[in-house]
Amino acid sequence: MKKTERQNGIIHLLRMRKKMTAKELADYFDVSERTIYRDIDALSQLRVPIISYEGLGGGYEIDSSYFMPSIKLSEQEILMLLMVLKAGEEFRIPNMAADYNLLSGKLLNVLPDEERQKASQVISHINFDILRIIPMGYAEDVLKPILEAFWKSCDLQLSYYHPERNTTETRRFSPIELQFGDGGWYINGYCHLRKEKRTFRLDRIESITCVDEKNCFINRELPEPEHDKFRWNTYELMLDPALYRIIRDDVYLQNAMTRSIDNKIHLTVRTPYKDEICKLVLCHPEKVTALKPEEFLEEIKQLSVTLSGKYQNITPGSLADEEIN
DNA sequence: CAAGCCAAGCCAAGCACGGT
DNA sequence: ACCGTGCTTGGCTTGGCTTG
Repeated sequence: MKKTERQNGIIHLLRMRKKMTAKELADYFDVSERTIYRDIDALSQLRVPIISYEGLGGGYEIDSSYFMPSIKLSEQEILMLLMVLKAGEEFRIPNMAADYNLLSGKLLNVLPDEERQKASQVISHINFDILRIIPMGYAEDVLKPILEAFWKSCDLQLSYYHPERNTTETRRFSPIELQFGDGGWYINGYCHLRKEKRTFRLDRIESITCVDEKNCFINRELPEPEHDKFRWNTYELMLDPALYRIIRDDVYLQNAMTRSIDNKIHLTVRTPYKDEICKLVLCHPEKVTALKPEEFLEEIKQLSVTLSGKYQNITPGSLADEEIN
């Protein structure tokens, strides 16, 4: 038996049997007591909480709260974990690309050479397509202060780039939720500058630090701002049944209520994805009719007028020529 | 005070490994 | 095959602590 195996065995035995003397351990592992003393010494140096009792009735005990991870993974489990890691990699958690590679490497190293190659091959055949935006890149260690803020319940000070104004603003921010959506990472919370709930894209944060003060503002029940892109709204649509069968699993139609009226599907859905509903209405005018809410109908009408006005007198190629000139 | 136990130092043997 | 080196282990010893 190897030294490391014996030392692990000592930990397991002490966890199972409460107290054992050096002689009992020596007999169990068929080594001398001197070797057991050396093992105990080595484990203590590794901060394993072994308690020794001298004198009659003495022996060794291990702190009952000590936890030793002893996971043996099967091939199938390793493949599952590699798949989960690959999916996780697609989420592009900021600053963690190196950790994915390291973790995948560690998992693959559990397998013998031949199986390691096979596992790599299997994983190369699996693909996830979940990115809808490509983040510009994240500031170094952008995630660390956010997690620290959740941990300490403190605020954040961040410099945020506004692409529409091409400016950078500094704000104080009480984070509520870190969120992955639309292929990118967002942080939701209370903006002390605007005094309302705001959402910031992590890849637009240029610098971020923790404001190390206790009792910062944390309120999960903040009202949504009026202009929020992801404001929840209830939409009513009339749909062609064939189209509905294709799109009914889309995320923005989750929890939709439907009923059949005159060979059409009447759909009521509450969702924050206004853009998706808008796209659906504009892309399938012959198969989708928006019914409610009124302000949404107005937006659709206005969009239609703008579009038809813009493209009325345009022939193929003329718009490109116009833009070049 | 004796018995039982842990702690630690010293020395030697055995073994694996790399270099010649 | 031989040798040197480093690591592991066992045996012996001394000392300290606790308990009955």
